[in-house]
Amino acid sequence: MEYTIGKAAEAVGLTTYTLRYYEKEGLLPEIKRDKQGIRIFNEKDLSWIGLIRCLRNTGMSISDIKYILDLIREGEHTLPERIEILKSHKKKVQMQMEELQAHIDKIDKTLDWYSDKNRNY
Amino acid sequence: MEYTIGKAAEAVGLTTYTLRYYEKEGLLPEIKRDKQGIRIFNEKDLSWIGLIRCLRNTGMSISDIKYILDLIREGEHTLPERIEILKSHKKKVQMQMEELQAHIDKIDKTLDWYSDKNRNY
DNA sequence: TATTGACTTAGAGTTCACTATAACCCTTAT
DNA sequence: ATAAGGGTTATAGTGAACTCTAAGTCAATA
Repeated sequence: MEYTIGKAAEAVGLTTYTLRYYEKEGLLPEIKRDKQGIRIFNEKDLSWIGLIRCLRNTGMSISDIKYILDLIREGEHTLPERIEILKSHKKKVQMQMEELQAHIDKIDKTLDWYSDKNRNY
Repeated sequence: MEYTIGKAAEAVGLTTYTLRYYEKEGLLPEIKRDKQGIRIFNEKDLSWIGLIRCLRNTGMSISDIKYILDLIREGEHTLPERIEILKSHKKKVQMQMEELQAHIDKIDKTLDWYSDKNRNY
């Protein structure tokens, strides 16, 4: 399957603005163009963009994602570093989840407090 | 215990800039001042700021937090709405955690892929 | 044939949440 | 007495990540 930028944006849940911005920032690999210069995205591109979304949603910055793509472009010898980056990012996300749980506990406590008589805030 | 803005900032892990910014944005209740106009924070203020930090860290916007304080100022009859807001925020955080877990699964899959021979990105 | 609609570019504008500056005022220690 | 080190204000600047505009091209349809 091939996709123009509009179709690709729809498929991955981003806007065309964002996709062009990502390309400009170096987050995308070379995207094929037709004779009119129109971008043609393929499945592999979409799957990479899917990973970008995943990393962005878990708080990785644009420039860190760009760094991973730079490693990919450098070739196979960067594989261990890429794996390391993803593993450490995963650890970060897991810690983030633990903190969220702590925050939920705090919210629960505030709710308890509200149902008490001695509330203030 | 009483705290100047510097001590308060240190106690809650924010900067003095941020605390003044929060006050300006209406996120803080009336903070007591001494004769020189210097802010004097008390324990109750710090505990409220602690809740602000918790809500911010879980993605609640400044203006939504301001809204909660506005409700508090309106009095006890807004209690049910406040509880509702916190409960629904809690639900949002829990969903956020589920998504994070899904993202971790995706990262794991990418890692598996990397250890395969048929990798690309 | 003309207009619609999706694409192109470069570059400007927006939003959010701070973060910093300038110019000032008090209090305290040297 | 003077300078350091906190505080005050109003206002300007920053950085990240988009988001949009203007001016244009091209292909397909009424």
